[in-house]
Amino acid sequence: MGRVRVPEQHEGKRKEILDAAHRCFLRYGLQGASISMICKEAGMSPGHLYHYFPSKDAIIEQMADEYLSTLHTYFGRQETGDVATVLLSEIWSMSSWDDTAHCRILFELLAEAGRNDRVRDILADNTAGVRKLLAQTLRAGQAKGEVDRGLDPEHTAAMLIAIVDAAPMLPLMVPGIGFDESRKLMTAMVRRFLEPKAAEQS
Amino acid sequence: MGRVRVPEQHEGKRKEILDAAHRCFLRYGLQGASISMICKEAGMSPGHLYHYFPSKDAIIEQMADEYLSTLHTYFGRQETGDVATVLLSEIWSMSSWDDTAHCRILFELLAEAGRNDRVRDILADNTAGVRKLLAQTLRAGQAKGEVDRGLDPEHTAAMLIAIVDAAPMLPLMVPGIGFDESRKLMTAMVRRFLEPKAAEQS
Amino acid sequence: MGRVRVPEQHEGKRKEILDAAHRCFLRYGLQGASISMICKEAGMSPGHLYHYFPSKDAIIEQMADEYLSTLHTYFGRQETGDVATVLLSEIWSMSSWDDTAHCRILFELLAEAGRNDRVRDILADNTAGVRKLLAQTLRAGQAKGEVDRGLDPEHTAAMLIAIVDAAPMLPLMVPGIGFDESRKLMTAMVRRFLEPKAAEQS
Amino acid sequence: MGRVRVPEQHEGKRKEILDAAHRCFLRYGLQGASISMICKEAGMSPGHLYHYFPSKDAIIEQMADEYLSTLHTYFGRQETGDVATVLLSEIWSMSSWDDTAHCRILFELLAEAGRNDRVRDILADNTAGVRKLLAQTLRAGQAKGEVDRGLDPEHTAAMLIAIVDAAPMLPLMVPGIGFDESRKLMTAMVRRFLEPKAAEQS
DNA sequence: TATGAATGAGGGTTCATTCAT
DNA sequence: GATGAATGAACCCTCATTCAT
Repeated sequence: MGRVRVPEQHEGKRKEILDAAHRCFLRYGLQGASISMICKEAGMSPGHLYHYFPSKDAIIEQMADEYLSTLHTYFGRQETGDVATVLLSEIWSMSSWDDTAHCRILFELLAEAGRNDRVRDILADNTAGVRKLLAQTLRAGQAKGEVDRGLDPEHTAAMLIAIVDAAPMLPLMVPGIGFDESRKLMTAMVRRFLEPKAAEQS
Repeated sequence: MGRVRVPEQHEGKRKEILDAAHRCFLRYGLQGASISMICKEAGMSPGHLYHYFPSKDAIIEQMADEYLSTLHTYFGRQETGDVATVLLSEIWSMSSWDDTAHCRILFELLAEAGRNDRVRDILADNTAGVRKLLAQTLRAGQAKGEVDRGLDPEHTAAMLIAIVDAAPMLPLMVPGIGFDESRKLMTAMVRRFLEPKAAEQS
Repeated sequence: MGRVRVPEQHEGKRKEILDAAHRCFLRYGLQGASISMICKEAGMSPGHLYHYFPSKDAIIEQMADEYLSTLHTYFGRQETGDVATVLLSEIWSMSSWDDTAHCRILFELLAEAGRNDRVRDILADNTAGVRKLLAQTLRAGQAKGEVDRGLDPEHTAAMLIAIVDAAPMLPLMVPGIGFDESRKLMTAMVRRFLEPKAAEQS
Repeated sequence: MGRVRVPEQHEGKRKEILDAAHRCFLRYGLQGASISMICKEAGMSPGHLYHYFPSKDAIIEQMADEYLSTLHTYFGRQETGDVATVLLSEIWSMSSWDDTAHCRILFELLAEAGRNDRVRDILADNTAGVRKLLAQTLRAGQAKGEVDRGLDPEHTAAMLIAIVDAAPMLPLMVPGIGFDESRKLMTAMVRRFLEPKAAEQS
């Protein structure tokens, strides 16, 4: 009796739209990408697109949510070794990070977050989870004497995220620098930042 | 006879427009701010505005140039003391940096730089000058033994700029954190990053 | 074998749709109410709705027909007493008339009738029946000497309908006036209008 | 220094737009007439139209205001003779009233007033002025014994306006009836309504 | 210099309607 | 009978830009 609504198909279409939107946002920016562009990219009419999303803002928000959660999920995986190594290996294992283009959208979101409360909340929510995990790891490191005990774990975790998110700036600002260079520098920086001072080690 | 072109007056008007544009871009984003908004903000008709700038892009580009050069000029002033202190005091003396809103435009520019070659060049050019100055300072610090000799001055300088530019992310991502906190953390981080390792000091 | 078409069920569905449409037209106007609104109100998919009506216009037309016939049917019931009393009691017994909102749709239809020939015909057809009944009553009243013999029954009947249909205007135009007030005034007006002049009565 | 803003020219353009809008609203209804239609009718681009009016609603509202004030202004002119004659001569002197098409828009406005508060206020405001004048005339008539003293002047005035505004219904509902017929009927009706009862005349 | 009139393409969104299932 | 996917034209409105004065 009638065509049955297939939730997976519905979600599939939503995903297609989000992917198309992501590509367009990447090329033209959040405001520069138009609905009709996204429709063309997704091979879909505007009326149909609005069957799946109520507004462009809704698309941006969900895209932001998924993008950030994917981006930051890498932090969560537990590995062994000294704390700094664990942290950094996790950080650099973010697959999309080796593609300058793919992470460029972060700046769009940061810019948007300055104006759009919903996007700011999404950013904050997504960061919060990662921050907790990082803070835990840092506390464990402090217990083992691998991380300076003078650092506030919560704030330090926030700082680390900001630093990592700042990484894609370098290739933009300095044409000559590559990803490996900036990664090595970042690694060194974080390692030195975390390690206990000589005085404490005794 | 006839009206003489007064270059200073001309430049004055351009400055007014750029200021108005800056305020609008801040509130609505580079793409969200319209020419008519800027006209209203500058108390000027569109026809008149186009007498001073050939296009909106030209306004954005010049605004970016002035904004970035102002932002980074603070690096250039020479002071005394150990290198880290000098660097950091310069960094934090950036007046606009204590206002979250004022530096939000940086993200707009970074986002734009990912798409717009002209803006990327402007970003690169502006950063280049500062990088050279910072690298000089770093080299001097290495000579005096205040800065780790294992660090490449050029790359480290780039890193420092990225780090500082990343600062405004924190309040966006972590609602609780203030400017003072993030500044203290950044300061500690940079100081530890730069200082020579215990082994080297001997 | 196979499903048998059940005409009553079919008509039931049509009625549901018309009722839902009526509610929507009331709230948003004939043009302001959309098919998707009506579908939601009727708890029905668009495809299904189009199984019962070929177009939105068809819905409007049938709704108009039913609405007007319901509205004017009240005129038809015969009662006893002097003609004016009969007429007026019938007029005011129109149940939906005591709700400003419910009769608002009449204006929509009158406006539409000015443009849409089909709707105009529906309006004319529905009025015609009532007019005949009223004219009969008026003629009977004239025979009994209760109604002025100088009045043309046909035209007077039309006039009366217009007057009654104009009633809902008052609350719209004069915020302070209520339904009871306007009803009393109308009653007095019609009574005076119909009654024979003193000279004639002798 | 620069093209001077000529207020008359500006107002002239506004008037042109309102006239074009009026014609379109007449043909297609308030909601059925689109901005692009109005633009075409006014020989103007949409961008330019929005230079003169901030929204379609603003156009509707001003059109309503001007239309109603023109329509009702005829009531205000003082003439001599018995009150009923004065009133009716004023009423029927409404020039646009002899053109069925021209007054059809009233129904659009009444329908709109049921949903749109702004339009309702405009309707109420415009009616209020006329009501006061009519009430005055009625009171004068009562003093001279030409109008029944039992009638409340305020409410009766409202009633009269409603009746007159209802006039254009007749040709819509009864195809055979012309303007002269309906006018004669209305005149007779109002005259009988107002005149003192025989008992009072003594 | 300086103004505001003027353009028309394109913005996001909704529409009545059709179709495959 | 009944669903929801799918369309594309049209909706109101804003845009960067040009032009006559």
